[in-house]
Amino acid sequence: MEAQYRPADVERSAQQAWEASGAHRAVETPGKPKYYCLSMFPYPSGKLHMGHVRNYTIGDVLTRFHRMRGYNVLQPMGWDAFGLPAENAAMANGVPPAKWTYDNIAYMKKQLKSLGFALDWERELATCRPEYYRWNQWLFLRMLEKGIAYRKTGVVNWDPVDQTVLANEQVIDGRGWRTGAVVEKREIPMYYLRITDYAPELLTALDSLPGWPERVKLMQANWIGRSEGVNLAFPYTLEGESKLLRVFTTRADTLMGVTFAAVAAEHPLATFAARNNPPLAAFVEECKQGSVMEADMATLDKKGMDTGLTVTHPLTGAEIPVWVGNYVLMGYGEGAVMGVPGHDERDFAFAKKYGLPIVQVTEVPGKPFSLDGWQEWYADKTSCRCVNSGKYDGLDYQAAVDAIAADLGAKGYGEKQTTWRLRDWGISRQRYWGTPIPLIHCDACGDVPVPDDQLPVVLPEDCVPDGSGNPLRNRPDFLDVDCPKCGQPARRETDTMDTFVDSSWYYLRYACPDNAASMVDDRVPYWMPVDQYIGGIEHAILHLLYSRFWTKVMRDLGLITVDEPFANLLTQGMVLNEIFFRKEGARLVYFNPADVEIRTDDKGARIGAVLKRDGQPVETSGIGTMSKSKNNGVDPQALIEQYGADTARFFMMFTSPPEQTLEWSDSGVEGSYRFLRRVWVFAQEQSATIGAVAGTTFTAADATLRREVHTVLKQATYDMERKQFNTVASAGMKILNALQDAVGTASAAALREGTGILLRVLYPVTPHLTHVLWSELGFGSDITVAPWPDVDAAALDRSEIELVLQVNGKLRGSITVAKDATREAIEHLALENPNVQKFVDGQPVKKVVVVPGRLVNVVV
RNA sequence: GCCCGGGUGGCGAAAUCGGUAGACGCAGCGGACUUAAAAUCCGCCGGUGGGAAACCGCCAUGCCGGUUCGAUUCCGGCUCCGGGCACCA
Repeated sequence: MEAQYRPADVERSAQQAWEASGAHRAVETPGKPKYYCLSMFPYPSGKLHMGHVRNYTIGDVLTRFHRMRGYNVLQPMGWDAFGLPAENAAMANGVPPAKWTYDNIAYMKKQLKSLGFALDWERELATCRPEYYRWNQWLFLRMLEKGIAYRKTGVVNWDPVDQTVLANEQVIDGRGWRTGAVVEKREIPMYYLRITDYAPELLTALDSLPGWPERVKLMQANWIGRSEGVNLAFPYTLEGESKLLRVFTTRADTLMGVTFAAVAAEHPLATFAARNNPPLAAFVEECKQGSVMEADMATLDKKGMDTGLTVTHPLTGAEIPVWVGNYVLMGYGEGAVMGVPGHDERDFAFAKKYGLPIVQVTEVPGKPFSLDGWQEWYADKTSCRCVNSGKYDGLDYQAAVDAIAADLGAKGYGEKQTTWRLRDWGISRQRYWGTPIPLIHCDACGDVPVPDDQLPVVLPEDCVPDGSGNPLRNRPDFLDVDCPKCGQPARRETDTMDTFVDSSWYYLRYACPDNAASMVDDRVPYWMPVDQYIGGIEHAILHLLYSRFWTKVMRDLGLITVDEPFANLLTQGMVLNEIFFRKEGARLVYFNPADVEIRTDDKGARIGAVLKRDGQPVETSGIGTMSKSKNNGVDPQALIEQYGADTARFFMMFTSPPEQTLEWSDSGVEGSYRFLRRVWVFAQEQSATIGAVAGTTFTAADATLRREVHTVLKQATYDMERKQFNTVASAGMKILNALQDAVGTASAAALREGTGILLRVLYPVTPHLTHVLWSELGFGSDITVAPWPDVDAAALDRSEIELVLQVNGKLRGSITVAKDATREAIEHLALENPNVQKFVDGQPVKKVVVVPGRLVNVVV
């Protein structure tokens, strides 16, 4: 036995034992309850960051806890290996994305192993392998056959200098990241998946997910965005032809207040009007500049220009001017909106800016309407009544919508409609490092799907992107192919798939990663659904929604039977660290917190911070997510090397509950290390006493220790079940404190019992340390198969309890009573209490509230 | 701009159903051990007023208001911070 705690030795020994016994292999065992514990797979960016350590420690704690509880647990790991950073690295270093990616995977796998996660590495997968992505291609072709995948144009960010499509991330303040050129919107052909067909189910099925956080379900519901309204038409005549300008509105009750219509810059009406109107043509061009990001669109200055054209109001017959608005998007509905400046905040501002009429058509009693400024209630639809609306005057929101929809319907100018905010999923990317879209372009036959027997379409792994577009375009060996239909020379599609495709079904493939003949097999129904999914809150919408959609498509294709992929979801908070900087001229220079020393006053309150190197002050701009740009990252590798994996894991679990953000603290890490060392030293010092004891005969002197240990165990069990691991970690500290206090008074049997509980409570968090101590103290040969300890209810029993005394809700003392004392006896004791009497001060007692087991409140 | 979440001591946090606010830890202060340092151990540790002390009072969970015998917890409004916004993953 080592007297000193040496994490490196302990962890090597434990990991070798697990490796040798195959402790983490998951084998389908019908009849045994299964638990599929999945953490979001990492993007192989180079090395693990603290967010990974946190994510995978949470998963590992759940995995090991459920094994203790008798579940057959699967915890797999893989690599979300396609993506933009590999291309950026290629541009920077000239290394092919494939090599960069595979090197990163090898390094990060080593790191994951050093953290001791109970992963079944035999199921490892990487999405950049043809064995994996061939099934992306295969399923895409099935979707194409079913009409779920289809082709249409989409808008992308276009860098006019580099002549390439930019990702949103590559657009900074409306300009290309490398060229600085103003980005343009450009329409190109793309492939889309009809996720909108699944919108109703994606929305209603949220109710079947009690294990998901409410806030995530709420975000998804808002994202899907069901809204009921009226699709209505403004008729107009263009070059002698009768046409309809269609708009959707949720406020048909305000139709009588329409004073203009606005169309997107790309709308045919705008194009027509701009033909002989150079200023308008210039404005339309201006609208096409800037990024396609919604946040940019929503915050940009609302601008418009009159087209000079008019449409006819469908009910009043009035002429309504048509404007081009930079805030109207062609992709939503039909690219046109009706303007009701009296009751829509955006329209109000637009009308004020351009001098358009503003008409009040609803009112809320007692609230004056004024054109001076926007008031929240103008848009109210809960207590409003129509005014200035002719026959609709006096109707409330719903009655007005019904009546107006009916009148529009009678004229053929509209009907009620349910619409969704959700848009179809565009999966085409004009990039190299992704799954090739399995299509062939033939001059004679058009877009021809690659036949199944020619899958996978293998991505060449030796390309090096240079920023000038997709390098596949310069690869004749990839491009040139015979048309599968007519046999004539044709061209392969060079677009690849969105990497969200890869991550939309990887959790299914872990069940059968070795199956070369089919995408899924009968091992999938054994493991699915995922019982616990763990990942960053930043994935609350897109990845999770796409995965749900993909699952439903595969179900409808008869490939799987589950409706939802993830039964329970835990969204972990981000890992933050302080940001230190100095202004050097115009730019900010950031310093890593490890190089900064905090100055405090004699109460420990911070008074400043200096750079260790030169002793000069640095400024802080608060805390933020660990990032390269802010130089506030902490490398997990250094942490593991200095303190060991168990300390890293313990610190991560102890410092914050899983769903909250976690703030880095060097001294917090040292505190965690100190605690684990105390556990080790305690076990060594006591091993002679408790290592050999058999039996569970306790003495009267053991009652205090046993009550404390079992009370804490009960709480820790509850906390483990609700995944509040920070208090599980502190439970370990409390048990150790109790054990140390009891040395000398409690019997060896009680100390042994408490130590066994301590090791098993800590095991899911710090498996290495507890694995070694468990066998050294003779509890058993292998803690990985030990059960979670049971609470001994008898140890919790008390004959007397303490009740808090309050007068008017303020704490005024306490009394000790027998645990089965009657209400009358308690009231009597409380009223007799001198301190209570002092504060009652002779006033008449109005009532006495007795909360059993807790308190007595005397109200005067 | 829109959607979602959060704010409790010097710091990370705890408080399970509305019932003793601050468990556990970090930092700090005081002490023991030591030639010394490190490590370890013991004690104190929200603010404020009174008191020599024991102790007693008042204030305090971002801000303002409400419900309640009683609010960190429930409701309304505000404010600041964080996440997402469809081509970062």
